Amino acid sequence: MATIFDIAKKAGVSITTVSRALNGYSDVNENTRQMIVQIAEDLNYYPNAAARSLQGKKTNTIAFAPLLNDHQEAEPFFKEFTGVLALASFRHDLSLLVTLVGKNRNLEEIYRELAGTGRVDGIILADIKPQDERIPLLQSLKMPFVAFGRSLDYERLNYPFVDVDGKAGVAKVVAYLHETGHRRIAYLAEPFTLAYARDRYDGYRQGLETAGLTEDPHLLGQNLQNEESVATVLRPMMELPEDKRPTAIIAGNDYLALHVLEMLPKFGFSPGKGENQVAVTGFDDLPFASFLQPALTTLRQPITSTCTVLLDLLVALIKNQDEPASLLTPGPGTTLVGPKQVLLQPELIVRASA
Amino acid sequence: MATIFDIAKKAGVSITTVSRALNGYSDVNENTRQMIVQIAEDLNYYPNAAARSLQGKKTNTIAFAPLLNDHQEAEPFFKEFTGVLALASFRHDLSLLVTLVGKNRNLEEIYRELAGTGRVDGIILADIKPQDERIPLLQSLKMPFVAFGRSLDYERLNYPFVDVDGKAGVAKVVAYLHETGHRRIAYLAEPFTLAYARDRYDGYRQGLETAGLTEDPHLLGQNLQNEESVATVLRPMMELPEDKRPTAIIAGNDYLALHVLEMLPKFGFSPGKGENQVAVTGFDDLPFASFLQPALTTLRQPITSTCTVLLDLLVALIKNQDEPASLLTPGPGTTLVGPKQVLLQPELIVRASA
DNA sequence: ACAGCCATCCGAAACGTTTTGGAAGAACCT
DNA sequence: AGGTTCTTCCAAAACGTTTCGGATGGCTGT
Repeated sequence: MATIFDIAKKAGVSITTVSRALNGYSDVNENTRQMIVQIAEDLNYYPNAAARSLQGKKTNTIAFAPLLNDHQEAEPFFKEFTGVLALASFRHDLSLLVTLVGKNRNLEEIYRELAGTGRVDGIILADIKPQDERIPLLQSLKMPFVAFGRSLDYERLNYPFVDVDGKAGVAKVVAYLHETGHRRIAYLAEPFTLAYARDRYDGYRQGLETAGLTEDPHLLGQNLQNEESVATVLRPMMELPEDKRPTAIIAGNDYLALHVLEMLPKFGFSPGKGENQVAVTGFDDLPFASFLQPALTTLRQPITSTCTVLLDLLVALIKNQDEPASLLTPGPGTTLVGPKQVLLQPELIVRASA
Repeated sequence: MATIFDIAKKAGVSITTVSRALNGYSDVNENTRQMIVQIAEDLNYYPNAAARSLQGKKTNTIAFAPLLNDHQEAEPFFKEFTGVLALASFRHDLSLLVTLVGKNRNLEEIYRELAGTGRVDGIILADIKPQDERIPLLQSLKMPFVAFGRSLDYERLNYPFVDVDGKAGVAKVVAYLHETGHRRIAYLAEPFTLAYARDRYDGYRQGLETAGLTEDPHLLGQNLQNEESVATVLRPMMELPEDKRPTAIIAGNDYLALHVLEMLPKFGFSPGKGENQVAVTGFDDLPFASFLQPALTTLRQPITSTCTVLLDLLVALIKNQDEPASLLTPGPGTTLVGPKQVLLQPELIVRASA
């Protein structure tokens, strides 16, 4: 690999001049610059990233560090999100370092390392927990970061985040179901170790309250992660006497909803919005949602705008800028909760399942 | 951030000793080592990655650099693949640098930079073209890489790759359709600028030949990428007189198949394997495939094993090892085309659509 | 008492950049 | 002529590691 010395030698100047020429400083003669640029091109020179970042320069790389679940697996939503995030990073001319975080090492250690080794300019956190130790950690390390999701103490800690308003979303779903005549609405919740799971559940409770319905503990499934857990929760629910049995089931995400759709027939029910059918809804609107049978009514996560805003925030933070462009004029469905705290509204997509 | 100097000062030893202690060299006293390790822990020390890689050490990072399509978008398959690859990298304790490659910069330049800046130990190539300039380029740069897919001249260039045998796969589909009575089988091909598109098409032709059928140019759709292009190709095909019209359509991938399923009714046909229905098949078996209506018959890409083998190959290459573990005993459906060239068989998943 | 060996440690160089703080010379002014 | 101001360049330091080639001192065996 060609180094800056090779160029300097060939050009007959010092490495200082080469560096300054290539980095667009004004104290180098235009002819000299052109010669140097030409030589650099001929030699296929690219500045060594390590040497450069050792000098305190930016790495033009950001990390995306989502948590793996208990089974050391990535959530299906993660794939979708990562893909879009990669594209958004590409548009910002940034590389994306995907570092999955599993149970193999201490959580704190991983983030300390990510911040301490200087491989990235900033970090995108995901899978925020209600009390997330990573947030004060990164704050104390002075490492630029943006969270996708928010912890309970987001006002006090005052860190930048983008979140999708699960509470308002699910409340909207409850209202919709109530309007369409449902009175016994069940909720299938993800593990409350994740902030968004609580948030969505809060929306369920708020929706019930607004609709004048009371919460029935029999209609709540908790800590749901996979097909198996849905099965254990769904059976007793559907075996309730007719006047206690849910007529609608809100699932915390599309995958849980999928399992419900597949399982309902086993318990003698069919999913859908007709008479004697059980309404089912999801959350995310993953690509398969519209193809399910019946097509899934769900809340669409605005993944693209989420990623755009996340990156705008992070880039501004890295550059020490005040306000990222995308926040100067917040679009529809965008609320600024705090100075750099953004809440996006999910969109209710009504299909055949509810 | 704590540096090696801070530790040396606190421990009262030289930085050499700290470095050697932390890196497990034997020429440091056990007591000294323990003290140093303790101090490093107290100070939350992590060796600076830039300084380390400047010294010629590994970065423990590999790049995944897939191409964007003409519209600067990522293929849907990419998201699925990236997710699995990230997980596989995690298992190897590697970080994954996702660098999308679009039309914004010279292709060669991007790869030269990736190799020249020393940010990664190896590269995983995807979207291999029939003659792919990136392969000789990386070879000449002596940068370890593995390709997902293979170019036409893979024997001559003799580079390591993992590919899914699209030819054998599609041929299998043709055979299956022939067995179930189909005689006029159409094929919808992706742009031949991608190696796998040709490969799959070759499988179609081979399948026809084996079945004793002749290829009909009216039953071939070329250069298909999106819904629109499928529409323009499908109409004339379905408007052929009954004795020329295809009774089965093989799509080059699941998304093309999805469009066909959605469009067939517009032309007065229904997809499926019944009488008077048009059979439709895909390729990939993306998560939505089984939920389509009718469920899609398709060839399942073994994404997980592909990623496993890709990484095993790459890691072995980086470490200069001879044979990666996963190749010592090739599993079923795994063929060694060359020393480090692996061909995996896709699995025919028969569902309702064909 | 001396050579040889082992265990333990360290100074200094090297990796490839960027940046600081000037220096040399030309040009301009008075 | 002498001073000031540009323009153009550069030497050297700094970034934080790893590694090479010893150095030191204690122990062993004769």
